[in-house]
Amino acid sequence: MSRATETFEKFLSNNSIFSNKNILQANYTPENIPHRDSEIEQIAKILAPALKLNKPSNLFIYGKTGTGKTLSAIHTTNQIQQMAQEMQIPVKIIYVNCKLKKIADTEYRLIAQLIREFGREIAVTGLPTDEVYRYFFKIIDTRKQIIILILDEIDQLIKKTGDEILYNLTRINSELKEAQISIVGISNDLVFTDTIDPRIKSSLSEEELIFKPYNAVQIQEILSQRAEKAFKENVVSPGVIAKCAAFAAREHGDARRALELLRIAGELAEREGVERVDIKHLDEAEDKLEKDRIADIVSSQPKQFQAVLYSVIMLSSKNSKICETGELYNTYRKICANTNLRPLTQRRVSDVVSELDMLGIINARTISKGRYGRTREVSLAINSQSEKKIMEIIEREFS
DNA sequence: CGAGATTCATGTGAAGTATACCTTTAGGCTTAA
DNA sequence: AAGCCTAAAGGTATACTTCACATGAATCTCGTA
Repeated sequence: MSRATETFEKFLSNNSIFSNKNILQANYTPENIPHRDSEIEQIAKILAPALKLNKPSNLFIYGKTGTGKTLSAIHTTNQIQQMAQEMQIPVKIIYVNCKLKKIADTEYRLIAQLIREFGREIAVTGLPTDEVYRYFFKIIDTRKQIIILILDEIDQLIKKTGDEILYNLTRINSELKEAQISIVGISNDLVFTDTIDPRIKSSLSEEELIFKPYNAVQIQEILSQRAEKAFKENVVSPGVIAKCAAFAAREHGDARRALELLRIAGELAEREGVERVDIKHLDEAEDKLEKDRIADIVSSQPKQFQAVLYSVIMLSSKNSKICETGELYNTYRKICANTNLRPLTQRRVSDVVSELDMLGIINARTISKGRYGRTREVSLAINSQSEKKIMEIIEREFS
């Protein structure tokens, strides 16, 4: 029997250590969310008027990643949707992640995406933005209804395109005759509203909610609760959950990360063919998680971005981890020449560097070297393992 | 010696361009009465 | 004459380029102690 068939056999024989792996998946919404009772209650209170066909206040939710913001918002709105359905009240919930490249990362694309959420098609470009708004109004204003619009990671969108979008969104309601829209903005950045127009801010965040990070004990509870359902009995070694929680607590209480860590540890154990998830798997998982996260980001970037990133890697491995924009651009030109890529101008590359910085793949800070001009010091924000993975991805992309 | 001017290499804002896609409109062709 | 197709005209969004000016500390300059 070949190696491959052996693997398949094992896979098919279904002696998986998971009983339901979905429970550990990032997009899974559990029925109860521990330690977020008061937050959920508040969200529910704020959004409850929807069930009487009144427009709920706009809501802004702040908190670091993995503190259950998105989860709580989706959970609560799901319940509202369900009740509304039973009571025959027209409430529509829309969830959009504003970070997604090419989907909702500009004003036009955001509104276009909203239209698609209503099952209509709309051109990806070419229409005036006003026209897209008008079309959106037309669709939703056909009947009396409450729309709850959840804009996840809205800070990313605002940082990139300015706060005009928010202004337009807030004035939507005055243009609607039948329908009403409430906006639930979710932001990882606690201070980003400092940069937006105060008038817009006040109308947008009629209500505010801050999610505090989980502490180690809470994360541990969350983990064991989910692990119990996700894994078969006696699969997870004692101590694994505790260590997993400790990892996460170290990272400002990021529960999503902890869950993912546990899932990957499980997958690794399973792939290895062992019956138990051990600490060892957890350590490997931490590695893999970081690698996967970055691999995801990198492979979703356009070629030009990858080429710039590749230059950064090449330079930082040669020099002492830090490179300057001048030599970075030269290296980039060389790579373009070698790969038949049309080189962008330095101006554009400068922006690309900024965007990669925003993505957290590289660090770039502008410094002045006095007499010798000014530049940006660019360094990789990732470990050498991920670095190799990135190289692989990019090299594959260019072959 | 120290205050101010100079300088460098690049950051950064604004405006312009290319591309891809949109709607509208006018003209030409077909068709049915 | 009405209907339909096509192509041109005129519009927008987005990614990128071009142009021009801004930045900011090391270095230079020059007056002064």
